[in-house]
Amino acid sequence: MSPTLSDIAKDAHTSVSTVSRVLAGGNAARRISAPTTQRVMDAARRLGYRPNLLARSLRTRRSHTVALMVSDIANPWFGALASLIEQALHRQGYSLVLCNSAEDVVLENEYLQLLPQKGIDGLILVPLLRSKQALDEQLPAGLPTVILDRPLGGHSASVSTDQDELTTRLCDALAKAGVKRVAVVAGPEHVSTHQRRAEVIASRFEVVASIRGPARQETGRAAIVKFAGMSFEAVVATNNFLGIGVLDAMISVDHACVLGCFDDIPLMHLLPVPIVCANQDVEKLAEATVKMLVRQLDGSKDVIEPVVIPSTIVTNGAFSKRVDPR
Amino acid sequence: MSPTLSDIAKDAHTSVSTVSRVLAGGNAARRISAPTTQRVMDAARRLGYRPNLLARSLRTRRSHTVALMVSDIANPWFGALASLIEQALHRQGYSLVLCNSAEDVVLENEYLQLLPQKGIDGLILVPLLRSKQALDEQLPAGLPTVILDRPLGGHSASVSTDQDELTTRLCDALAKAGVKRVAVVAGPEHVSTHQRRAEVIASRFEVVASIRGPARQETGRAAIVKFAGMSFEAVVATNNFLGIGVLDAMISVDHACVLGCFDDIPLMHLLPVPIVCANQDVEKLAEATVKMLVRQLDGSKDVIEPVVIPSTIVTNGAFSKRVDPR
DNA sequence: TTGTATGCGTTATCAG
DNA sequence: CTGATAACGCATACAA
Repeated sequence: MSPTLSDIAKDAHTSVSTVSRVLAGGNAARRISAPTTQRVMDAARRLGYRPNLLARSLRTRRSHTVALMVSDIANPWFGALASLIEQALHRQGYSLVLCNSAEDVVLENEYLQLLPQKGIDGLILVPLLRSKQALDEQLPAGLPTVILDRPLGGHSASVSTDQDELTTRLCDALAKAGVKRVAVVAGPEHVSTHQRRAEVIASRFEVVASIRGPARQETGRAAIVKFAGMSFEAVVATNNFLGIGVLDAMISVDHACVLGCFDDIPLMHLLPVPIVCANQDVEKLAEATVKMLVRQLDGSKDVIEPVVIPSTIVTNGAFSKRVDPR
Repeated sequence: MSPTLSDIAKDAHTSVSTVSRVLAGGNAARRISAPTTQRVMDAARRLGYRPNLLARSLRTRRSHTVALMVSDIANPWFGALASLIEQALHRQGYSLVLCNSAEDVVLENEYLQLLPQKGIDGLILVPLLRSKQALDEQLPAGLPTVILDRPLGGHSASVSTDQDELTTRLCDALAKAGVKRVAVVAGPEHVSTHQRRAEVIASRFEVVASIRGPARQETGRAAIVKFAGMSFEAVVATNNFLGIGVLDAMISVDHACVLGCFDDIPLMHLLPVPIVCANQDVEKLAEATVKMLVRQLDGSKDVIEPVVIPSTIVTNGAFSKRVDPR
């Protein structure tokens, strides 16, 4: 059994309140005499005291903990994002608990209920659900929350990339490579980013084939099977996992076909397939998110404006050669 | 303010304990009359009651929460592992909080202290620290703990791959490809897996160059710069991130040089570089880990034996051609 | 079948 | 400067 304030009080021949004050440090601690302070500190160290944070949070209603729920932690992009957010929060004195909705709406709901009950001070959410109402239903009113990557209409505390601009720039690059007809590999339509990207693409090119499925590699691989024999200049995938799946299955496929993709394909420049990738800026997203959350945690009441982070277009050697064969 | 048992009691004209019993469900709930049960349920629903899990855990000393601390969540391999573990735990009725030590010993220590204070029932740890003593110093005695991936001498609750066998098989494959001299890119020596892998490699080949650094892509890239102009048949990296870094910098380098690596290089078979990869079995690791932890959580007192998971060797087309040029 | 009383480990209020 | 004492929200032994 871990020692408590009361154990220390007994050992140091004083009261629980005094012990609490000493260990709290700060103003309260300064009003305690040097000898008692000494005895308390000694006892605490000797007994190996560790405060019970459950009890403390129950009393103070603060946990100095924020939760980050991502839609798929197996996706390296979210891994990188989580890592950056964790570091930024740590600098601000908060610790992070990470949750994974695993692209599962039921699980997301479950955690959305559970997390506040466990006493978090704030929440960063990459949501699956699509409306502010659905969110408000699950979350206690007043919980500082930042929506990341997939803004929800009406919720102003959000940090994201402009999907239209992002996708438009991707399309521009594809057009420059002579692409007219595309095959689209899209993630679930209830995810706004996938949906919007697919829409913009459809508005720019002739979509001769398409598939929808979970944002996992399998879907990308299935796409290539389904598209076999059809004719198009590019495959466009609405995220990196889908794109990797496409590439993974592409081994026996026309290598002159371009891949359009989002969010970082590893080792892209070594691949023989022409690739153009529209990358969101993970560092900036993480930084802005934490900044926005901490401001709320610090009790600022000024209105919060959505933050939009600029993006980058990256291509590999095979793509450049395709655009300008020299 | 979220409603409490007392609010419901008032609303349903009964006592807090009765409400508690009704809401608890199970045996206690069955001994309450139908009408009161009804009134309580109604009130609870109407007020939107959500139990305060902090208070409950404080009282019951159980949180139904386990923590997983990985050494680097930005590494997709750990992302996959985390995702699988989360799913398995969820099936068992536990929720997961994920922590990231980010290859930082100080941060690891901090979290190791913090987590138990927050009331977790169990811990799964991919440790940075190297000894059972160091671990026992941080953790309260009796906390169910499973060490994952990097066994600690003396701690029997561990799940891992046999690093010697894993590395030996990698070396066998390299030898078959005619490799004699290698350059080694190794992660920190205080991480047992990196260290052991490097040792085994050194015992099998002539190491003509080597570099050590954090297990990040930068280190792999730096290696290629450092090794420029030297002569060897293979570069061996002690994990996937290092390997990816090596590949990333390899663009202008001799493509006949083989890469030996661990834990999954994405899109390996599309790459023009000959690659052999020794893969640990993530699914089995996750499954065995959760099984071992849950057994402890259920209070089983029988002795725990370390679990060792078999591994797989994977090569790409470029490698096969190198072994047997036809 | 139900209510009362107590305690989980802290912090905060109020005396002294 | 310090010590009782009362919460925080919940679960449970003990009565009734």
